[in-house]
Amino acid sequence: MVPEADFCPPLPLSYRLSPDQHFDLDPTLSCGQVFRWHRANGIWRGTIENKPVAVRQAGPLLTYTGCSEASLVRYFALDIDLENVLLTTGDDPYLAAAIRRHRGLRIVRQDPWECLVSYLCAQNTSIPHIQRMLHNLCARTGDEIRGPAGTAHSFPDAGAVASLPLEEKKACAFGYRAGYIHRTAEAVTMDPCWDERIREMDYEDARREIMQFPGVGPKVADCILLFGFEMYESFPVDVWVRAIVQTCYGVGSPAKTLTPKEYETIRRFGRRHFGRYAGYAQEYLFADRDHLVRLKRED
DNA sequence: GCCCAGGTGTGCT
DNA sequence: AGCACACATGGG
Repeated sequence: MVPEADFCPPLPLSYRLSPDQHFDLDPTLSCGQVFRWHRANGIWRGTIENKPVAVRQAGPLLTYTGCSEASLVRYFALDIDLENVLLTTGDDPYLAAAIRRHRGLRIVRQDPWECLVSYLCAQNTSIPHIQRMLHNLCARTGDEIRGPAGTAHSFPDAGAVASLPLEEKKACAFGYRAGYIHRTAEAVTMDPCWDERIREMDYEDARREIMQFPGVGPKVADCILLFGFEMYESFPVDVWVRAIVQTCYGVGSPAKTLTPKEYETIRRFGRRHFGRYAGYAQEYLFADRDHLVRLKRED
């Protein structure tokens, strides 16, 4: 994707994590919360605030290029006291194991529009497919952006997505989601300050509001509020989280399709059981899904 | 070929 | 209100 960058340019800027500032790039960028970062030769490449960025981690030392320190700290939420956040989620053996295996995972601060489109893509498919769709969209429609970290594609704004011909959308492999993406892009073009309005609302109101976009149901809404709006009480329920909650906590039925009523049951359980940072707990459980569903098979 | 994936919208009881 | 089903695409 960024071929001329493969020769490993030096990363001149550095940021040293303090001893109690737990952070690990690998689980953070590979856990499936964000879809446009890639690692090669130990260097993660992606974009922050519409600029190409490269980051590498060696223990407490982050070296990077392409953005300011303030942008780095903000994007990776290094200002959040992760230790205290995780303390509020209670002492739960399954969550504790997940935290141990994915130590340093932080929920990054995504751009709301990119997050909205990303999770429209994310319904009923796999993470590799989501990555492919978003790469295709940006390669076709995004601007080429350059900087010290090399070149990349920007994420296209709503107007650019709305005006992308249906033929080109099909070529992005959106499948049936193309219509949702098109109509949502049109709605956002008409209402460019949607994100500022959402930011003013409490979680439940924001959720109702954001579900007005076509293709945004409970799960997609919860992901957008968690990853794009820092609403950490949000507890998205996908097939994995549903299975984990069913197996580990005995909440919900093992029925085939996840009904709205059961979604509500599991979402409420998440908030009640894990507290105001339930979304953080959810993300660790999701990251640890391979291990946690193995428990189920061994029953 | 089959089943499933960070689900949602629609239509039928 | 609740349930079943279609929906594009790709990986196992």
